[in-house]
Amino acid sequence: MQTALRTVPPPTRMSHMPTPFRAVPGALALLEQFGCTVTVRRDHEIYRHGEPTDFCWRILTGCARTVKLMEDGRRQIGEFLWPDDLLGMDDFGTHYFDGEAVTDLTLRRYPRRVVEAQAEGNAVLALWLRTITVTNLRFAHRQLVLLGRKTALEKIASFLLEMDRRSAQTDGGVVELPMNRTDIADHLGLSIETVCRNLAHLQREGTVGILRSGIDLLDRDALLELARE
Amino acid sequence: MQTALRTVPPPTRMSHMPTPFRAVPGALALLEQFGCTVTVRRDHEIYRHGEPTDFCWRILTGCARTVKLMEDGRRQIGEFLWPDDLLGMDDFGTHYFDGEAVTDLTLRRYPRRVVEAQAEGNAVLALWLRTITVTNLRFAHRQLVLLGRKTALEKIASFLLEMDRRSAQTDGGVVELPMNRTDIADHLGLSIETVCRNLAHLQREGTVGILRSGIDLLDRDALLELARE
DNA sequence: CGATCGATTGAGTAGCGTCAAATCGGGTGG
DNA sequence: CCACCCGATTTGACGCTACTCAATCGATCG
Repeated sequence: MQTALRTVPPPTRMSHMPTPFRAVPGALALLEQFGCTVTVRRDHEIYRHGEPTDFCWRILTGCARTVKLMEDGRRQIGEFLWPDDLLGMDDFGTHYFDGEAVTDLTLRRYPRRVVEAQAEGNAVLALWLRTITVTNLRFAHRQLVLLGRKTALEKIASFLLEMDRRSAQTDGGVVELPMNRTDIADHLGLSIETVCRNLAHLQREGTVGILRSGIDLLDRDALLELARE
Repeated sequence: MQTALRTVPPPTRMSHMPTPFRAVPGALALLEQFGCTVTVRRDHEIYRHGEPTDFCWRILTGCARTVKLMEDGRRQIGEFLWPDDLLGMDDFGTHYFDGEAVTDLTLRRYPRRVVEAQAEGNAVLALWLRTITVTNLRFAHRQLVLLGRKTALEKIASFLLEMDRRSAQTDGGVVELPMNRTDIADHLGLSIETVCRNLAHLQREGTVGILRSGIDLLDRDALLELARE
């Protein structure tokens, strides 16, 4: 299991700290005693849509996605999540999306009952929970504009810049993309071929370099221009 | 002004009550003393993106929209809002969308500072605010699937059912649509012509009737089938 | 080394957008 | 009351973006 986890992309931000006991937002500290650490293998589920919202998770290492699968197989990925992101607080009652592991994951799991109970007596935690939800909502709203009104090329440019911001590992300009092309396509409302073609186009233009390890953002200004935000 | 407001579509749910003093969610009752009633004319702004989030609004009568305008004129409507819906709580700091009046509006406006201050000392209000945000997030997530993966016809069917649910005035099966075709198109990521053509298609099929006052949902089962949800 | 899975490239097409014209409906002024 | 006007809607013709189907390439693994 440990060796499996080591094959995963970059151990990113948390790897240098003894797992759950690091700089947790102050408000979350009092939940720590109720948390337990779990692992989920690549492409396996964290939770399924329709399940009761009994837990939420904080990502320790790895990358996760939220997914909606239509009956005929069409798929929409709501968002990708990185270390320190909170998963499963987007709903009351039952989950709307599925939560899945893009890479092997280590998670810190907390019972929602405890989270909600603590929030009731702790205004800082309560505000922090709403802040997280508002942040997610802002992301969703930006994604609405992207899906509704941007061209394929604009979507790709926006996505690359977004991944650069979120996965924020500054080894030169190379963005590591733990998800595959299908995931990217299903996040941007495109086909996998259109994703490939537009990445190739950006490469021919000299805007990006396509590496095995990720995408090299050679010309961020050009990408910003294309992203139209 | 009053006569202007009377020309607006359906006075919907609130019209039979003396405006702000009606069944306000208990948690909001203690904010009522800080609220003031404002009106906004059709197509005018309530707030602009980038403005500080100094206020939020509860809709008393009329219909509002949240809008993102791209530099070249492309437009995405995030959501439509009806009486009792809360507007302007989606962000901290500055607004992302514009808020605009679809019809002439009466609003109850509250200072955010007061709302936040009250929430800090009142767990019920705090939870209620988060519940509203979570509800908005769920709507946004459904819209992501619609924009990313549904066909034009599926989008139209989904939209009609959604409007039926939200504007919930049960005069037979007729959904009143206060927004114009352009607004619908910009909400669904379509062109106005595609909206028209698909509505016409549904009419030819006998699924809906297109009336001056709105859309008659003749065959809800067919719409549900088409909406794929 | 062959098998397999993801990524890429090519060819052809369909759905939806754009441009343009016609129609409808409501409001206005004579 | 009626003719006209103007904006919103609808319909038609055509084009383009992005999808589908299919083949190839590349990398990893047994």
